[in-house]
Amino acid sequence: MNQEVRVRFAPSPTGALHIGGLRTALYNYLFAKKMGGKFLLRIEDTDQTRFVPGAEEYIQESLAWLGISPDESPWKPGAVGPYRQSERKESYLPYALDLIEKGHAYYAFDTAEELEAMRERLTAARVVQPQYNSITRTQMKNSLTLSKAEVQERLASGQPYVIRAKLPLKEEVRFQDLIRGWVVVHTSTLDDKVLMKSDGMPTYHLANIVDDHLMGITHVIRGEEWLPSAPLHVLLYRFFGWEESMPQFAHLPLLLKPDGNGKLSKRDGDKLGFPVFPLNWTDPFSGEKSSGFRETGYLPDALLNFLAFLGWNPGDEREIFSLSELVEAFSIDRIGKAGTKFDIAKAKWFNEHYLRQLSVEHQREYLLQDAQAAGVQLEKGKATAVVHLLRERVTFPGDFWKDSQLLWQAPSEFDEEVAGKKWNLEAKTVLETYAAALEADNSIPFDASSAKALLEATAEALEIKLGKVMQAVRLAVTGWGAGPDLMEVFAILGPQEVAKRIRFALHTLPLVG
RNA sequence: GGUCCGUUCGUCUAGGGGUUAGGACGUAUCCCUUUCACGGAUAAAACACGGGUUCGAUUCCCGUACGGACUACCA
Repeated sequence: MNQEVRVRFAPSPTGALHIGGLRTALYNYLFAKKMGGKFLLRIEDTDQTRFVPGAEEYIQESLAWLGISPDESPWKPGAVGPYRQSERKESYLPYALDLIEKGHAYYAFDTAEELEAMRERLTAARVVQPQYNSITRTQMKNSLTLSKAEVQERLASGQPYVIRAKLPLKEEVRFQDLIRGWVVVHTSTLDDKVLMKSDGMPTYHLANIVDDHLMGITHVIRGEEWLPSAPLHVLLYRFFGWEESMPQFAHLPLLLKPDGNGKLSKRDGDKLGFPVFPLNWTDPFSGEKSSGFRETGYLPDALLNFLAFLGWNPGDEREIFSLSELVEAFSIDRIGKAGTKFDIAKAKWFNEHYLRQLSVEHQREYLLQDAQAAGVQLEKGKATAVVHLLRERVTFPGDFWKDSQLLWQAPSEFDEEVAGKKWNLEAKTVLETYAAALEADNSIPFDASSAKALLEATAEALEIKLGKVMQAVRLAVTGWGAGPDLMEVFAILGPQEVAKRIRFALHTLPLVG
Protein backbone atom coordinates (compact mmCIF):
# COMPACT_ATOMS: atom_id res chain seq x y z
CA MET A 1 0.00 0.00 0.00
CA ASN A 2 3.01 2.20 0.45
CA GLN A 3 4.06 1.98 -3.14
CA GLU A 4 5.46 5.01 -4.89
CA VAL A 5 3.03 7.02 -6.97
CA ARG A 6 3.87 6.79 -10.65
CA VAL A 7 1.88 8.65 -13.27
CA ARG A 8 2.41 9.12 -16.94
CA PHE A 9 1.64 11.61 -19.64
CA ALA A 10 1.18 9.66 -22.85
CA PRO A 11 0.73 11.84 -25.91
CA SER A 12 1.03 10.63 -29.46
CA PRO A 13 3.44 12.57 -31.65
CA THR A 14 0.94 13.57 -34.30
CA GLY A 15 1.62 17.29 -34.32
CA ALA A 16 1.86 20.10 -31.85
CA LEU A 17 0.82 19.32 -28.32
CA HIS A 18 -2.27 21.34 -27.64
CA ILE A 19 -3.19 23.21 -24.59
CA GLY A 20 -5.56 20.57 -23.23
CA GLY A 21 -2.81 18.00 -23.42
CA LEU A 22 -0.54 20.40 -21.66
CA ARG A 23 -3.01 20.73 -18.82
CA THR A 24 -3.23 16.96 -18.56
CA ALA A 25 0.55 16.87 -18.34
CA LEU A 26 0.49 19.57 -15.68
CA TYR A 27 -2.05 17.76 -13.51
CA ASN A 28 -0.02 14.57 -13.79
CA TYR A 29 3.09 16.47 -12.81
CA LEU A 30 1.41 18.22 -9.89
CA PHE A 31 -0.05 15.00 -8.57
CA ALA A 32 3.24 13.12 -8.88
CA LYS A 33 5.18 15.83 -7.07
CA LYS A 34 2.54 16.30 -4.44
CA MET A 35 2.67 12.59 -3.66
CA GLY A 36 6.43 12.44 -3.81
CA GLY A 37 6.18 10.17 -6.83
CA LYS A 38 7.38 10.04 -10.39
CA PHE A 39 6.10 11.68 -13.55
CA LEU A 40 6.80 9.77 -16.74
CA LEU A 41 6.46 10.68 -20.38
CA ARG A 42 5.61 7.86 -22.74
CA ILE A 43 5.36 8.45 -26.45
CA GLU A 44 2.38 6.61 -27.91
CA ASP A 45 3.45 6.23 -31.50
CA THR A 46 1.69 3.00 -32.38
CA ASP A 47 0.03 4.59 -35.37
CA GLN A 48 2.90 4.90 -37.77
CA THR A 49 0.76 6.51 -40.40
CA ARG A 50 0.22 9.51 -38.19
CA PHE A 51 3.78 10.10 -37.11
CA VAL A 52 4.86 13.69 -37.54
CA PRO A 53 8.55 14.56 -37.46
CA GLY A 54 9.45 17.04 -34.78
CA ALA A 55 6.38 16.36 -32.68
CA GLU A 56 8.28 14.46 -30.00
CA GLU A 57 10.80 17.21 -29.60
CA TYR A 58 7.99 19.71 -29.50
CA ILE A 59 6.40 17.87 -26.60
CA GLN A 60 9.69 17.70 -24.77
CA GLU A 61 10.42 21.36 -25.30
CA SER A 62 6.93 22.42 -24.26
CA LEU A 63 7.17 20.61 -20.95
CA ALA A 64 10.65 21.98 -20.37
CA TRP A 65 9.48 25.51 -21.10
CA LEU A 66 6.84 25.20 -18.40
CA GLY A 67 9.28 23.61 -16.01
CA ILE A 68 7.39 20.34 -15.74
CA SER A 69 9.85 17.98 -17.36
CA PRO A 70 9.30 14.29 -16.69
CA ASP A 71 11.40 12.21 -14.34
CA GLU A 72 11.52 9.44 -16.92
CA SER A 73 11.16 9.82 -20.67
CA PRO A 74 12.71 8.70 -23.95
CA TRP A 75 15.45 11.22 -23.28
CA LYS A 76 15.88 10.35 -19.64
CA PRO A 77 15.18 6.64 -19.40
CA GLY A 78 14.40 5.05 -16.07
CA ALA A 79 14.30 1.36 -15.29
CA VAL A 80 11.17 0.50 -17.27
CA GLY A 81 12.06 1.68 -20.77
CA PRO A 82 11.92 2.07 -23.61
CA TYR A 83 9.55 5.02 -23.34
CA ARG A 84 8.47 4.98 -26.94
CA GLN A 85 5.85 2.40 -27.81
CA SER A 86 7.28 1.82 -31.27
CA GLU A 87 10.42 0.61 -29.54
CA ARG A 88 8.40 -1.79 -27.40
CA LYS A 89 6.68 -3.25 -30.45
CA GLU A 90 7.90 -6.81 -29.89
CA SER A 91 6.58 -6.94 -26.36
CA TYR A 92 2.89 -6.66 -27.14
CA LEU A 93 2.10 -9.72 -29.23
CA PRO A 94 2.85 -12.24 -26.46
CA TYR A 95 0.31 -10.49 -24.26
CA ALA A 96 -2.29 -10.61 -27.00
CA LEU A 97 -1.58 -14.30 -27.56
CA ASP A 98 -1.88 -14.87 -23.84
CA LEU A 99 -5.34 -13.37 -24.00
CA ILE A 100 -6.27 -15.66 -26.90
CA GLU A 101 -5.07 -18.60 -24.89
CA LYS A 102 -7.20 -17.53 -21.96
CA GLY A 103 -10.21 -17.19 -24.21
CA HIS A 104 -10.42 -13.41 -23.90
CA ALA A 105 -9.33 -12.58 -27.43
CA TYR A 106 -9.42 -14.02 -30.91
CA TYR A 107 -8.01 -13.71 -34.40
CA ALA A 108 -10.12 -11.89 -36.95
CA PHE A 109 -9.52 -11.99 -40.68
CA ASP A 110 -12.23 -9.71 -41.95
CA THR A 111 -11.25 -7.23 -44.62
CA ALA A 112 -12.12 -3.57 -44.49
CA GLU A 113 -14.78 -4.23 -47.11
CA GLU A 114 -16.32 -7.02 -45.10
CA LEU A 115 -16.43 -4.84 -42.02
CA GLU A 116 -18.05 -2.08 -44.00
CA ALA A 117 -20.60 -4.52 -45.43
CA MET A 118 -21.39 -5.73 -41.93
CA ARG A 119 -22.05 -2.20 -40.71
CA GLU A 120 -24.25 -1.45 -43.68
CA ARG A 121 -26.20 -4.64 -43.15
CA LEU A 122 -26.76 -3.84 -39.50
CA THR A 123 -27.70 -0.26 -40.21
CA ALA A 124 -30.20 -1.40 -42.81
CA ALA A 125 -31.63 -3.80 -40.25
CA ARG A 126 -31.99 -0.86 -37.88
CA VAL A 127 -29.62 -2.27 -35.35
CA VAL A 128 -28.94 0.57 -32.97
CA GLN A 129 -25.27 -0.12 -32.61
CA PRO A 130 -23.69 -1.59 -35.71
CA GLN A 131 -20.49 -2.94 -34.30
CA TYR A 132 -18.24 -5.94 -34.04
CA ASN A 133 -19.46 -7.43 -30.78
CA SER A 134 -20.49 -10.55 -28.99
CA ILE A 135 -23.43 -11.01 -31.34
CA THR A 136 -22.05 -10.04 -34.70
CA ARG A 137 -18.74 -11.81 -34.29
CA THR A 138 -20.54 -15.09 -34.86
CA GLN A 139 -21.13 -14.06 -38.45
CA MET A 140 -17.64 -12.84 -39.21
CA LYS A 141 -14.40 -14.48 -40.22
CA ASN A 142 -12.54 -15.13 -37.05
CA SER A 143 -11.02 -17.86 -34.95
CA LEU A 144 -14.33 -18.25 -33.15
CA THR A 145 -16.23 -19.13 -36.33
CA LEU A 146 -13.53 -20.72 -38.44
CA SER A 147 -12.20 -24.19 -37.83
CA LYS A 148 -8.96 -24.52 -35.99
CA ALA A 149 -7.33 -25.91 -39.11
CA GLU A 150 -8.46 -23.04 -41.24
CA VAL A 151 -7.23 -20.52 -38.75
CA GLN A 152 -3.85 -22.22 -38.68
CA GLU A 153 -3.78 -22.26 -42.44
CA ARG A 154 -4.60 -18.58 -42.73
CA LEU A 155 -1.98 -17.67 -40.19
CA ALA A 156 0.61 -19.91 -41.80
CA SER A 157 -0.03 -18.43 -45.22
CA GLY A 158 0.61 -14.97 -43.85
CA GLN A 159 -2.89 -13.68 -44.31
CA PRO A 160 -3.40 -10.39 -42.55
CA TYR A 161 -5.24 -10.58 -39.27
CA VAL A 162 -6.06 -8.54 -36.21
CA ILE A 163 -6.58 -9.70 -32.68
CA ARG A 164 -9.78 -8.59 -31.05
CA ALA A 165 -10.83 -8.57 -27.44
CA LYS A 166 -13.62 -11.01 -26.72
CA LEU A 167 -16.00 -9.14 -24.49
CA PRO A 168 -18.52 -10.95 -22.33
CA LEU A 169 -22.09 -10.68 -23.56
CA LYS A 170 -23.80 -9.61 -20.38
CA GLU A 171 -21.74 -8.17 -17.68
CA GLU A 172 -21.64 -4.97 -15.74
CA VAL A 173 -18.26 -3.32 -15.63
CA ARG A 174 -17.80 -0.86 -12.84
CA PHE A 175 -14.86 1.13 -11.65
CA GLN A 176 -14.34 4.05 -9.40
CA ASP A 177 -13.14 7.22 -11.05
CA LEU A 178 -11.32 9.56 -8.71
CA ILE A 179 -13.19 12.52 -10.13
CA ARG A 180 -16.58 11.06 -11.06
CA GLY A 181 -17.16 8.32 -8.57
CA TRP A 182 -18.59 5.02 -9.69
CA VAL A 183 -18.95 4.58 -13.41
CA VAL A 184 -20.99 1.64 -14.58
CA VAL A 185 -21.20 0.33 -18.12
CA HIS A 186 -22.80 -2.79 -19.50
CA THR A 187 -20.68 -4.89 -21.82
CA SER A 188 -23.57 -5.27 -24.23
CA THR A 189 -22.92 -1.70 -25.31
CA LEU A 190 -19.23 -2.31 -25.89
CA ASP A 191 -17.61 -3.75 -28.97
CA ASP A 192 -14.80 -6.22 -29.54
CA LYS A 193 -12.04 -3.68 -29.90
CA VAL A 194 -9.01 -4.45 -31.98
CA LEU A 195 -6.01 -5.10 -29.75
CA MET A 196 -3.37 -5.93 -32.35
CA LYS A 197 -3.51 -4.31 -35.75
CA SER A 198 -2.66 -6.10 -38.96
CA ASP A 199 0.61 -4.21 -39.18
CA GLY A 200 1.78 -5.95 -36.02
CA MET A 201 1.36 -2.88 -33.84
CA PRO A 202 -0.89 -2.84 -30.83
CA THR A 203 -3.75 -0.37 -30.58
CA TYR A 204 -3.83 2.19 -27.82
CA HIS A 205 -6.12 -0.04 -25.79
CA LEU A 206 -3.69 -2.93 -25.54
CA ALA A 207 -0.52 -0.89 -25.42
CA ASN A 208 -1.58 1.43 -22.64
CA ILE A 209 -2.65 -1.43 -20.39
CA VAL A 210 0.48 -3.49 -20.97
CA ASP A 211 2.77 -0.51 -20.59
CA ASP A 212 1.05 0.98 -17.58
CA HIS A 213 1.31 -2.42 -15.94
CA LEU A 214 4.95 -2.91 -16.86
CA MET A 215 5.86 0.64 -15.91
CA GLY A 216 4.24 0.43 -12.51
CA ILE A 217 1.74 3.19 -13.18
CA THR A 218 -0.46 3.76 -10.12
CA HIS A 219 -2.78 6.50 -11.37
CA VAL A 220 -4.07 7.20 -14.86
CA ILE A 221 -4.92 10.87 -15.16
CA ARG A 222 -6.21 11.63 -18.64
CA GLY A 223 -8.87 13.52 -20.56
CA GLU A 224 -12.55 12.72 -20.38
CA GLU A 225 -12.51 11.60 -24.00
CA TRP A 226 -11.12 8.32 -22.63
CA LEU A 227 -13.97 7.68 -20.28
CA PRO A 228 -16.02 5.59 -22.74
CA SER A 229 -13.13 3.20 -23.29
CA ALA A 230 -12.18 2.94 -19.63
CA PRO A 231 -14.52 -0.05 -19.05
CA LEU A 232 -12.69 -1.93 -21.79
CA HIS A 233 -9.41 -1.13 -20.07
CA VAL A 234 -10.74 -2.39 -16.76
CA LEU A 235 -11.82 -5.60 -18.49
CA LEU A 236 -8.38 -5.98 -19.99
CA TYR A 237 -6.75 -5.70 -16.57
CA ARG A 238 -9.12 -8.37 -15.40
CA PHE A 239 -8.37 -10.64 -18.38
CA PHE A 240 -4.67 -10.34 -17.73
CA GLY A 241 -5.17 -11.07 -14.07
CA TRP A 242 -3.76 -7.71 -13.06
CA GLU A 243 -6.83 -6.34 -11.42
CA GLU A 244 -5.35 -6.02 -7.97
CA SER A 245 -2.59 -3.77 -9.28
CA MET A 246 -4.81 -1.83 -11.66
CA PRO A 247 -4.12 1.90 -11.59
CA GLN A 248 -6.74 4.28 -10.31
CA PHE A 249 -8.45 6.39 -12.93
CA ALA A 250 -9.10 10.10 -12.98
CA HIS A 251 -10.81 11.48 -16.07
CA LEU A 252 -10.32 15.21 -16.43
CA PRO A 253 -13.06 17.55 -17.65
CA LEU A 254 -12.50 18.76 -21.17
CA LEU A 255 -11.28 22.15 -22.28
CA LEU A 256 -14.04 23.67 -24.38
CA LYS A 257 -14.06 26.41 -26.97
CA PRO A 258 -14.94 29.84 -25.58
CA ASP A 259 -18.47 29.60 -26.98
CA GLY A 260 -18.89 26.23 -25.30
CA ASN A 261 -19.45 24.59 -28.63
CA GLY A 262 -17.28 21.50 -28.57
CA LYS A 263 -13.88 20.76 -27.19
CA LEU A 264 -10.95 22.93 -27.96
CA SER A 265 -9.07 21.21 -30.73
CA LYS A 266 -5.84 21.50 -32.58
CA ARG A 267 -7.69 22.59 -35.64
CA ASP A 268 -8.90 25.71 -33.88
CA GLY A 269 -5.38 27.01 -34.32
CA ASP A 270 -5.39 30.75 -34.43
CA LYS A 271 -8.98 31.03 -35.59
CA LEU A 272 -10.20 31.99 -32.16
CA GLY A 273 -7.74 34.84 -31.83
CA PHE A 274 -5.43 33.16 -29.38
CA PRO A 275 -2.95 30.32 -29.44
CA VAL A 276 -3.96 26.78 -28.61
CA PHE A 277 -0.38 25.54 -28.61
CA PRO A 278 2.39 26.19 -26.11
CA LEU A 279 5.01 26.94 -28.78
CA ASN A 280 4.98 28.05 -32.38
CA TRP A 281 4.51 25.14 -34.71
CA THR A 282 4.90 24.65 -38.40
CA ASP A 283 3.31 21.56 -39.81
CA PRO A 284 6.09 19.76 -41.70
CA PHE A 285 3.69 18.46 -44.35
CA SER A 286 1.36 21.35 -45.06
CA GLY A 287 3.69 24.11 -43.95
CA GLU A 288 0.81 25.57 -42.00
CA LYS A 289 1.95 27.75 -39.12
CA SER A 290 0.34 28.04 -35.70
CA SER A 291 1.32 30.46 -33.02
CA GLY A 292 2.29 29.46 -29.52
CA PHE A 293 1.75 30.94 -26.11
CA ARG A 294 5.48 31.36 -25.63
CA GLU A 295 6.00 33.39 -28.77
CA THR A 296 2.83 35.39 -28.18
CA GLY A 297 4.42 36.61 -25.00
CA TYR A 298 2.94 34.47 -22.25
CA LEU A 299 5.27 33.76 -19.38
CA PRO A 300 5.53 30.14 -18.27
CA ASP A 301 4.46 30.99 -14.73
CA ALA A 302 1.36 32.75 -16.02
CA LEU A 303 0.34 29.95 -18.35
CA LEU A 304 0.95 27.40 -15.61
CA ASN A 305 -1.16 29.30 -13.13
CA PHE A 306 -3.92 29.81 -15.68
CA LEU A 307 -3.91 26.18 -16.81
CA ALA A 308 -3.94 24.86 -13.27
CA PHE A 309 -7.15 26.77 -12.59
CA LEU A 310 -8.91 25.40 -15.64
CA GLY A 311 -10.80 22.70 -13.80
CA TRP A 312 -9.10 22.82 -10.45
CA ASN A 313 -9.05 25.26 -7.54
CA PRO A 314 -7.51 25.24 -4.09
CA GLY A 315 -10.82 25.67 -2.26
CA ASP A 316 -9.96 29.08 -0.86
CA GLU A 317 -9.75 32.45 -2.53
CA ARG A 318 -6.11 32.49 -3.47
CA GLU A 319 -5.42 32.64 -7.17
CA ILE A 320 -1.75 33.37 -7.62
CA PHE A 321 0.30 30.23 -7.34
CA SER A 322 3.86 29.43 -8.27
CA LEU A 323 4.60 25.95 -9.54
CA SER A 324 5.80 24.81 -6.14
CA GLU A 325 2.75 26.32 -4.47
CA LEU A 326 0.57 24.47 -6.94
CA VAL A 327 2.31 21.23 -6.07
CA GLU A 328 1.70 21.95 -2.42
CA ALA A 329 -1.97 22.78 -2.86
CA PHE A 330 -2.91 20.25 -5.53
CA SER A 331 -5.30 17.39 -4.96
CA ILE A 332 -7.38 15.34 -7.36
CA ASP A 333 -10.54 15.65 -5.30
CA ARG A 334 -10.61 19.38 -5.97
CA ILE A 335 -10.82 18.85 -9.71
CA GLY A 336 -14.25 19.73 -11.07
CA LYS A 337 -16.43 17.53 -13.26
CA ALA A 338 -17.78 19.96 -15.80
CA GLY A 339 -16.07 21.00 -19.00
CA THR A 340 -14.25 24.30 -18.91
CA LYS A 341 -14.50 27.04 -21.47
CA PHE A 342 -11.25 28.60 -22.43
CA ASP A 343 -11.23 32.28 -21.50
CA ILE A 344 -8.22 34.06 -22.89
CA ALA A 345 -8.99 37.28 -20.98
CA LYS A 346 -8.17 35.53 -17.74
CA ALA A 347 -4.93 34.22 -19.21
CA LYS A 348 -3.98 37.78 -20.12
CA TRP A 349 -4.71 38.92 -16.61
CA PHE A 350 -2.40 36.27 -15.19
CA ASN A 351 0.25 37.30 -17.67
CA GLU A 352 -0.01 40.96 -16.73
CA HIS A 353 0.29 40.02 -13.11
CA TYR A 354 3.46 37.99 -13.58
CA LEU A 355 5.01 40.38 -16.09
CA ARG A 356 4.47 43.46 -13.93
CA GLN A 357 5.99 41.90 -10.89
CA LEU A 358 9.27 41.19 -12.63
CA SER A 359 12.20 43.40 -11.71
CA VAL A 360 12.88 46.53 -13.75
CA GLU A 361 16.15 44.98 -14.89
CA HIS A 362 14.37 41.91 -16.12
CA GLN A 363 11.75 43.98 -17.93
CA ARG A 364 14.46 46.17 -19.42
CA GLU A 365 15.98 43.08 -20.99
CA TYR A 366 12.77 42.54 -22.95
CA LEU A 367 12.89 46.11 -24.22
CA LEU A 368 16.58 45.95 -25.06
CA GLN A 369 16.22 42.70 -26.94
CA ASP A 370 13.34 43.89 -29.04
CA ALA A 371 15.06 47.17 -29.76
CA GLN A 372 18.15 45.33 -30.85
CA ALA A 373 16.10 43.04 -33.04
CA ALA A 374 14.74 46.19 -34.68
CA GLY A 375 18.26 47.48 -35.16
CA VAL A 376 18.12 50.08 -32.42
CA GLN A 377 20.76 50.40 -29.74
CA LEU A 378 19.14 51.78 -26.63
CA GLU A 379 21.16 53.35 -23.90
CA LYS A 380 20.56 51.59 -20.58
CA GLY A 381 19.50 54.63 -18.60
CA LYS A 382 17.00 55.55 -21.23
CA ALA A 383 15.73 51.98 -21.39
CA THR A 384 15.23 52.03 -17.65
CA ALA A 385 13.19 55.22 -17.91
CA VAL A 386 11.07 53.66 -20.62
CA VAL A 387 10.42 50.61 -18.48
CA HIS A 388 9.30 52.78 -15.56
CA LEU A 389 7.03 54.64 -17.94
CA LEU A 390 5.32 51.52 -19.25
CA ARG A 391 5.55 48.80 -16.65
CA GLU A 392 2.03 49.31 -15.31
CA ARG A 393 0.50 49.11 -18.76
CA VAL A 394 2.03 46.08 -20.42
CA THR A 395 0.44 42.71 -21.02
CA PHE A 396 3.25 41.02 -22.96
CA PRO A 397 7.02 41.52 -22.85
CA GLY A 398 6.90 42.82 -26.42
CA ASP A 399 4.70 45.70 -25.29
CA PHE A 400 7.68 47.55 -23.87
CA TRP A 401 9.08 48.05 -27.34
CA LYS A 402 5.74 48.29 -29.09
CA ASP A 403 4.26 50.85 -26.72
CA SER A 404 7.41 52.95 -26.66
CA GLN A 405 7.23 53.72 -30.37
CA LEU A 406 5.77 57.12 -29.57
CA LEU A 407 9.20 57.94 -28.16
CA TRP A 408 11.22 56.87 -31.17
CA GLN A 409 8.97 58.21 -33.86
CA ALA A 410 7.59 61.72 -33.98
CA PRO A 411 3.94 61.79 -34.95
CA SER A 412 3.18 62.43 -38.60
CA GLU A 413 -0.56 62.38 -38.07
CA PHE A 414 -2.79 63.45 -35.23
CA ASP A 415 -5.85 61.87 -33.77
CA GLU A 416 -8.67 63.78 -35.42
CA GLU A 417 -11.21 63.39 -32.68
CA VAL A 418 -8.91 64.83 -30.04
CA ALA A 419 -7.76 67.54 -32.40
CA GLY A 420 -11.35 68.50 -33.10
CA LYS A 421 -12.09 68.89 -29.42
CA LYS A 422 -8.91 70.22 -27.90
CA TRP A 423 -6.90 71.98 -30.56
CA ASN A 424 -7.76 75.62 -29.97
CA LEU A 425 -6.17 79.02 -29.77
CA GLU A 426 -5.36 78.77 -26.09
CA ALA A 427 -3.57 75.51 -26.61
CA LYS A 428 -1.63 76.90 -29.54
CA THR A 429 -0.61 79.92 -27.54
CA VAL A 430 0.69 77.84 -24.66
CA LEU A 431 2.52 75.47 -26.98
CA GLU A 432 4.04 78.31 -28.95
CA THR A 433 5.36 79.94 -25.81
CA TYR A 434 6.51 76.66 -24.30
CA ALA A 435 8.40 75.65 -27.42
CA ALA A 436 10.04 79.03 -27.58
CA ALA A 437 11.15 78.72 -23.96
CA LEU A 438 12.62 75.29 -24.61
CA GLU A 439 14.46 76.52 -27.66
CA ALA A 440 15.79 79.59 -25.90
CA ASP A 441 17.44 77.80 -23.02
CA ASN A 442 18.57 74.23 -23.34
CA SER A 443 20.99 74.40 -20.47
CA ILE A 444 18.31 73.84 -17.87
CA PRO A 445 17.97 70.35 -16.46
CA PHE A 446 14.99 68.76 -18.12
CA ASP A 447 13.40 66.08 -16.04
CA ALA A 448 9.73 65.34 -15.56
CA SER A 449 9.20 67.80 -12.75
CA SER A 450 11.13 70.67 -14.30
CA ALA A 451 9.43 70.10 -17.63
CA LYS A 452 6.16 70.30 -15.80
CA ALA A 453 7.16 73.35 -13.78
CA LEU A 454 8.08 75.18 -16.94
CA LEU A 455 4.84 74.23 -18.60
CA GLU A 456 2.84 75.34 -15.58
CA ALA A 457 4.71 78.63 -15.42
CA THR A 458 4.09 79.19 -19.11
CA ALA A 459 0.38 78.64 -18.80
CA GLU A 460 0.13 80.73 -15.69
CA ALA A 461 1.91 83.68 -17.33
CA LEU A 462 -0.63 83.50 -20.13
CA GLU A 463 -3.46 83.19 -17.62
CA ILE A 464 -4.58 79.96 -19.16
CA LYS A 465 -5.63 76.92 -17.11
CA LEU A 466 -3.15 74.16 -17.80
CA GLY A 467 -5.77 71.46 -17.43
CA LYS A 468 -7.68 72.88 -20.35
CA VAL A 469 -4.82 72.53 -22.78
CA MET A 470 -3.06 69.46 -21.49
CA GLN A 471 -4.75 67.12 -23.95
CA ALA A 472 -3.65 69.34 -26.80
CA VAL A 473 -0.09 69.29 -25.51
CA ARG A 474 -0.17 65.49 -25.48
CA LEU A 475 -1.67 65.49 -28.93
CA ALA A 476 1.04 67.76 -30.30
CA VAL A 477 3.89 65.68 -28.94
CA THR A 478 2.57 62.13 -29.30
CA GLY A 479 -0.21 62.37 -31.87
CA TRP A 480 -2.74 60.83 -29.51
CA GLY A 481 -5.00 61.85 -26.70
CA ALA A 482 -4.05 59.03 -24.41
CA GLY A 483 -0.85 57.42 -23.28
CA PRO A 484 1.74 57.17 -20.54
CA ASP A 485 2.74 60.00 -18.22
CA LEU A 486 3.40 62.93 -20.52
CA MET A 487 6.01 64.68 -18.43
CA GLU A 488 8.02 61.47 -18.21
CA VAL A 489 7.71 61.24 -21.96
CA PHE A 490 9.06 64.78 -22.21
CA ALA A 491 11.99 63.92 -19.98
CA ILE A 492 12.93 60.95 -22.15
CA LEU A 493 12.48 62.94 -25.36
CA GLY A 494 14.53 65.92 -24.22
CA PRO A 495 13.72 69.61 -24.72
CA GLN A 496 14.84 69.90 -28.32
CA GLU A 497 12.78 66.96 -29.53
CA VAL A 498 9.75 68.19 -27.61
CA ALA A 499 10.09 71.64 -29.13
CA LYS A 500 10.56 70.18 -32.58
CA ARG A 501 7.43 68.07 -32.29
CA ILE A 502 5.44 71.04 -31.01
CA ARG A 503 6.61 73.14 -33.95
CA PHE A 504 5.56 70.42 -36.38
CA ALA A 505 2.13 70.17 -34.80
CA LEU A 506 1.71 73.93 -34.80
CA HIS A 507 2.45 74.06 -38.54
CA THR A 508 0.44 70.99 -39.44
CA LEU A 509 -2.74 71.14 -37.43
CA PRO A 510 -5.34 73.60 -38.58
CA LEU A 511 -7.45 75.42 -36.06
CA VAL A 512 -11.00 74.21 -35.85
CA GLY A 513 -13.99 75.97 -34.55
C1' G B 1 -29.44 7.23 -33.02
C1' G B 2 -26.87 4.51 -28.86
C1' U B 3 -23.59 4.57 -24.45
C1' C B 4 -21.29 7.50 -20.92
C1' C B 5 -20.30 12.24 -18.56
C1' G B 6 -21.90 16.90 -17.14
C1' U B 7 -25.17 21.71 -15.75
C1' U B 8 -24.03 27.97 -9.56
C1' C B 9 -23.19 35.34 -12.29
C1' G B 10 -21.00 36.45 -19.58
C1' U B 11 -16.30 33.31 -18.05
C1' C B 12 -13.30 30.44 -14.16
C1' U B 13 -15.33 28.95 -9.70
C1' A B 14 -16.46 28.65 -3.76
C1' G B 15 -20.37 26.84 -1.06
C1' G B 16 -23.88 23.46 0.64
C1' G B 17 -30.68 21.16 3.58
C1' G B 18 -32.21 27.21 6.61
C1' U B 19 -26.43 32.05 3.63
C1' U B 20 -27.60 39.23 2.18
C1' A B 21 -25.32 32.37 -2.47
C1' G B 22 -18.68 34.31 -1.58
C1' G B 23 -14.24 35.39 -4.75
C1' A B 24 -11.60 36.30 -9.42
C1' C B 25 -11.62 37.82 -14.73
C1' G B 26 -14.57 40.76 -17.79
C1' U B 27 -18.29 44.92 -17.90
C1' A B 28 -20.29 49.70 -15.85
C1' U B 29 -19.93 53.93 -12.54
C1' C B 30 -17.19 56.87 -9.09
C1' C B 31 -12.45 58.45 -6.75
C1' C B 32 -7.22 59.41 -7.80
C1' U B 33 -4.99 61.82 -12.20
C1' U B 34 -3.19 66.49 -17.48
C1' U B 35 -5.20 61.67 -20.68
C1' C B 36 -5.04 56.49 -20.77
C1' A B 37 -3.42 52.86 -17.61
C1' C B 38 -2.30 51.42 -12.44
C1' G B 39 -4.52 51.64 -7.68
C1' G B 40 -9.03 52.25 -4.56
C1' A B 41 -14.39 52.01 -4.07
C1' U B 42 -19.15 50.72 -5.75
C1' A B 43 -22.68 48.33 -9.00
C1' A B 44 -25.16 45.08 -12.41
C1' A B 45 -24.76 39.80 -12.87
C1' A B 46 -25.91 32.91 -11.26
C1' C B 47 -28.10 28.02 -8.43
C1' A B 48 -31.40 25.06 -16.38
C1' C B 49 -36.65 23.25 -15.77
C1' G B 50 -40.44 19.92 -13.53
C1' G B 51 -41.61 16.54 -9.90
C1' G B 52 -40.61 14.28 -5.35
C1' U B 53 -38.07 13.67 -0.02
C1' U B 54 -38.33 17.40 3.92
C1' C B 55 -40.93 21.92 8.52
C1' G B 56 -37.55 23.82 4.72
C1' A B 57 -34.20 22.55 -1.15
C1' U B 58 -29.79 25.84 -5.00
C1' U B 59 -27.81 21.70 -2.03
C1' C B 60 -30.51 14.82 -1.66
C1' C B 61 -33.51 11.51 -5.33
C1' C B 62 -36.08 10.89 -10.11
C1' G B 63 -37.33 12.75 -14.70
C1' U B 64 -37.02 16.56 -18.72
C1' A B 65 -34.20 19.98 -21.33
C1' C B 66 -29.63 21.51 -22.82
C1' G B 67 -24.32 20.77 -23.52
C1' G B 68 -20.18 17.57 -24.23
C1' A B 69 -17.30 13.09 -25.12
C1' C B 70 -17.22 8.47 -27.38
C1' U B 71 -19.30 5.38 -31.09
C1' A B 72 -11.83 3.35 -36.46
C1' C B 73 -7.03 -1.95 -37.69
C1' C B 74 -6.52 7.09 -34.26
C1' A B 75 -4.83 8.08 -29.94
